[in-house]
Amino acid sequence: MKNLTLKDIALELNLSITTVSKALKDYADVSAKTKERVKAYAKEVNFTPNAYAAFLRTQESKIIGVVIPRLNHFFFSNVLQGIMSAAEEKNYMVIVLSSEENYEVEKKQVDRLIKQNVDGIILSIADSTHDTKHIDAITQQNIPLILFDKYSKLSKCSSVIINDQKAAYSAVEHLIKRGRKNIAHLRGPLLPQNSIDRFLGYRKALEKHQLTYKKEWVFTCNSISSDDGYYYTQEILQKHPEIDAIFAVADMPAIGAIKCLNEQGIKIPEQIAVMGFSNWKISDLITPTLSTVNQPGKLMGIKAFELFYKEHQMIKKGEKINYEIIELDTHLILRDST
Amino acid sequence: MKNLTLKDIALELNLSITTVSKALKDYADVSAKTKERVKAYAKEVNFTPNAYAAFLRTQESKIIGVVIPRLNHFFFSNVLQGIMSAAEEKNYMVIVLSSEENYEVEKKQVDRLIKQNVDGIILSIADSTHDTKHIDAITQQNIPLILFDKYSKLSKCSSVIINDQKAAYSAVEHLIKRGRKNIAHLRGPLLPQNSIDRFLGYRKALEKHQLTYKKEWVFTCNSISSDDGYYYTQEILQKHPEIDAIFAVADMPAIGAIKCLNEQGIKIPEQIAVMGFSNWKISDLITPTLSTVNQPGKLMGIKAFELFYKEHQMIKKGEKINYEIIELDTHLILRDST
DNA sequence: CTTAACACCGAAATCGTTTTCGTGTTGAGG
DNA sequence: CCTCAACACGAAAACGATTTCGGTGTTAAG
Repeated sequence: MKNLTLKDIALELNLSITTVSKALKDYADVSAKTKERVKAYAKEVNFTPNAYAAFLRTQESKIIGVVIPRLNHFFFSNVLQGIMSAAEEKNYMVIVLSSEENYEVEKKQVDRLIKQNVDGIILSIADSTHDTKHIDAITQQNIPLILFDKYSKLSKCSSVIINDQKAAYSAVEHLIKRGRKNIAHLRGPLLPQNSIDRFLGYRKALEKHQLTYKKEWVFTCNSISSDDGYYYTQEILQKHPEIDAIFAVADMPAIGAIKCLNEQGIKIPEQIAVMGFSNWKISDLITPTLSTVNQPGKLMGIKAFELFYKEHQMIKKGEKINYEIIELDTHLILRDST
Repeated sequence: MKNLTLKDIALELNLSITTVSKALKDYADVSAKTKERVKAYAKEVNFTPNAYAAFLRTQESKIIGVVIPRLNHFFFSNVLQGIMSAAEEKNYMVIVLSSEENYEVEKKQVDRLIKQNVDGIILSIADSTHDTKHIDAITQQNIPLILFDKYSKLSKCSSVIINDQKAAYSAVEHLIKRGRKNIAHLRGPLLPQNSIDRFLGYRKALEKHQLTYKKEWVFTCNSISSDDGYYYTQEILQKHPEIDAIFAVADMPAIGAIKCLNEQGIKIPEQIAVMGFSNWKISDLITPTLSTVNQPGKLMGIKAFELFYKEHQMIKKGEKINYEIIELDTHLILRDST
């Protein structure tokens, strides 16, 4: 019942190990008849070459590593789905590790993956990551590295991203077109680029439509949680009664805002409109349903794997790889909250 | 910059490959001085033995496989977190595959994992799985198999579960103690054991409290989605106005029910109370917040890995393994919907 | 009839680690 | 001075697949 080896097949078919191996890989110096015989038998007994033995020669593990900030997060689950489905097509296995949004852990996980001899790494940088030495170490070892969602302007590697600034711009523009003039922004932490870009999109939209940008209408959600949204919405209601719309950096704070507004009996969107970002599953389930920006997580994962695969092939051929940045389209999803 | 080998270290320290290897593994026939020297140097250059070469000798891959029905599912994400954190402590890698709730896919993924020579498999059976040949094939190959959440009464292997019947019983009992007499049940599909058990818990609670069980108050949610819950709640409102509480097999249908009740202006819990199952993140975010049963996902994952690890050690020592079934405690989480 | 060309096949080295079985050195005991 | 443990180290054979380099047998050309 144990896994078969080339030796077993060779013995069974009265051939050498060499010939069996070559037959399965369609070498030219094996006759068509022999190939047929070997392949038929291999299929019959459901033979697959031992991946570990193969690695020793080829240095290909057929495994890629993925490091994400958190596991139980709808967006990352979607990306994972995309990566895994694309990987499966190319017969790749995926090892997923979580950095817990922690720089030190991220470093350690990257190191573990390299020690595991993965063929490539797909990574979404943690919020707390401030330098990129550990990331540059990957590409220096000639291991393809693909960043997604959050990316680093400093590192030379390929990425799959969305245009956060543009997406935020059109989200805020939509609020303005609905007649809102005093729009607050629940922004993300100061460090990661996409929280900065979404903020910039927000400000740009205001400026383009002759609305003055007010610093005191921007609140920083450091943990991007619903509690953050809940808390700052209370503050908005108390100190800034003129606010008629809230644009949040993500769906979670937006949901916190909605919860607060619901409890205070504020009508959404009549009195205050709410706009999220990411299109989590939950945004369609709350009352009122939440308008948001879709973030094509699954597609991101697929593209990320495809980028990896391409670079891996190029490295195998000894070609010089040129880094690509794929920017995926987003679009508004309009629901009851606006 | 490439990964070092024992040979590199042996050359550097003027030792043989053998001695270096033995020094790192604390063999008795290496002097303390040499051990020190080797270990210090290995640490300095951050050496880790090549996992693939090691496998060839030891037949240990230090990788376990996990097959779950879906990835973007809060409960399974939690379990994964538990598995991964426990695995990391023992220096194990985790390969996750999704069966998409499909029997054929589940069979294929199990096969892929076996071909990958994983040291063990942790699996949650798909709803559509009706036979267990592919599962029995795992244990027959002497690979530890741990089932969780859904398990099979047919297969001989260890499992980590909750007592669904007991948990459902106390959930329904709570509704009864709140004075509800006409309790509907949004049950899950007919096949998996936990949907059956939750239904049985529901019926038992009614019987114990002298409430008559009515078949027409039970609705089958085949996809366990919020749409299911929404749809059947409409039916309840139309055809069964006497209903004063709804117990759902999971949080998603319960949330669909709440959405429907909110839209119809029905007061929760005054007119109809709603009880979910699983304690998804979302259940605390909707209005009103949802009472539910917590399902200790992360702990389940930790226990599952520990079971695997124990069995793996026993198999290595050639001991006969005795299958264990670990039943984890649940408790009610009472919120506004009841 | 010889020899070159070709089609098929196999021996053996290799990847890096583990582990069995030796070998050489030392020192204590007789 | 000899014997024999005890000690410290190494040589070499696995593990299973890949691939280079030859070797054999057959055919066709000279």
